[in-house]
Amino acid sequence: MKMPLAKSEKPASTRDRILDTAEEVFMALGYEGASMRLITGDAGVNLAAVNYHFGGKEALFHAVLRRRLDGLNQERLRVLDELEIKANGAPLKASQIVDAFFGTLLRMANKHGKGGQTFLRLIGRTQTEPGEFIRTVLAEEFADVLERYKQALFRALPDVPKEEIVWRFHFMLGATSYAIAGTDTLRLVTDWETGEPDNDIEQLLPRLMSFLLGGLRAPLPEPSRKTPPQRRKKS
Amino acid sequence: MKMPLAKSEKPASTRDRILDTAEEVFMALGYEGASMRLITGDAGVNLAAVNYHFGGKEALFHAVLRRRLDGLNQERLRVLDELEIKANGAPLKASQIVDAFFGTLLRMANKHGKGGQTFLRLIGRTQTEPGEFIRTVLAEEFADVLERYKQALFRALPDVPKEEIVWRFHFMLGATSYAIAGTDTLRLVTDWETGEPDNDIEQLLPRLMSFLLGGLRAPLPEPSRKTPPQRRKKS
DNA sequence: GTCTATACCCTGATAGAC
DNA sequence: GTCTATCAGGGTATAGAC
Repeated sequence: MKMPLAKSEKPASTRDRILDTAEEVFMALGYEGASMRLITGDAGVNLAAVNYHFGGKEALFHAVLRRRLDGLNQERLRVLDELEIKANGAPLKASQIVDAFFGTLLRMANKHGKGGQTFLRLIGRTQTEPGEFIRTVLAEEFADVLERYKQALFRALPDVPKEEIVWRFHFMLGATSYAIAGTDTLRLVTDWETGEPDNDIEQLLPRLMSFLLGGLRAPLPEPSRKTPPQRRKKS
Repeated sequence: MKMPLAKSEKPASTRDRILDTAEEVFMALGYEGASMRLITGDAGVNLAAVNYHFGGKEALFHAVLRRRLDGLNQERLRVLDELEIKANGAPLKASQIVDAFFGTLLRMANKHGKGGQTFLRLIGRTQTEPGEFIRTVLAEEFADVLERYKQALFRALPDVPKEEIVWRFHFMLGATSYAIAGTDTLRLVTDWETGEPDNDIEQLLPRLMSFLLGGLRAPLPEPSRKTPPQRRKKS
């Protein structure tokens, strides 16, 4: 018979202990900054256990991410459902959709305090770094949500070609993930000495929103002629 | 007396041989995919040479990046100069500035063929992965160029607060670097079966441009009230 | 100064005993 | 399921040859 005591202690199953500790350590040190010996040491389990339960370091990282993203995506679907029910069959406004997708992300991250912020950096990182296998996994993880939101955007913006919306969705993901990952990198582009240290989600969200919406509803690009006749610049 | 034969052979100085080979290997395998033993082996130099000449793997990576970015940034400054001379004191159009900055990046990458494309992925990666020291270096590298372009944007968009322009510049960097890094990741957001494999810069550039300009010129966000009264959802 | 050989310590992974 | 022992591979530091 299993004992409860689930609250503040963590004598959970080995697998869960690894998962919890890994999340903390990954957040603090990044992917390759976090060694398996450190994780297993902190978790109080054997080094080989993580390989047994997850199959490797990458798989462990994926498991950590998955657990978090599941919650995020469920929330995103829930919010979208709610909006569509309220709209009663009418198309949503693009601003509602964008806020439901990206706003939910930022707000959820903000809830968990500093942990959420660093978690977002992990997500942002996912796009470029790990062995490009994790992107595939994340793609599956996101597939349903993306499809729902794409359809909602199609209805919200009937004048914008679907193909263009897909591209712009991609750009929005980029702007957001970059803004998230570099909450400190922002110093790169700013040099004001006012130094407000609280550039929080509170600051970021409304600015990001108007930018994303502006891009999403921008005038269409010219048809883009293929292989324009290019002249050699040299000589 | 040094022999010429500079053309197709590479008996250059040890330092240059390392640099050239490192660039190739980094492009092909990514940062941690490329081992120092592989690089030095390919270059035909001793393992310790890279440590002697550069100080470590990260420093080598930085040197590789720097060499490329120097060219890029010089070109960006040149194009901006040219535009401002032509404008003869009048403010530039935002579209000109954005194209001079981001268009130059994409076009330069496209020139070098596949090498340029993979090189861009390295740049994109820089934002998130390496020990967050490289961002500082890149910030210095970019500081002059960013300042020039910021000033140009301030003049081009007198109605948008400078602070807002800085934020939006940041968002534009994000959208671009993401779009670049994930020329293949794009599959994440698309599922059309048409499968045109030539989603080249030719395809990307005009779409990205209109998105960026739309975001840059978007209506301003509401003043953003601080700490809005939040009600507990769970009753 | 430049280059080489080598040793050091850490990483992720695995085989096999319990 | 869990542990110990061990492995190949990584980046780095140094002593010493030119």
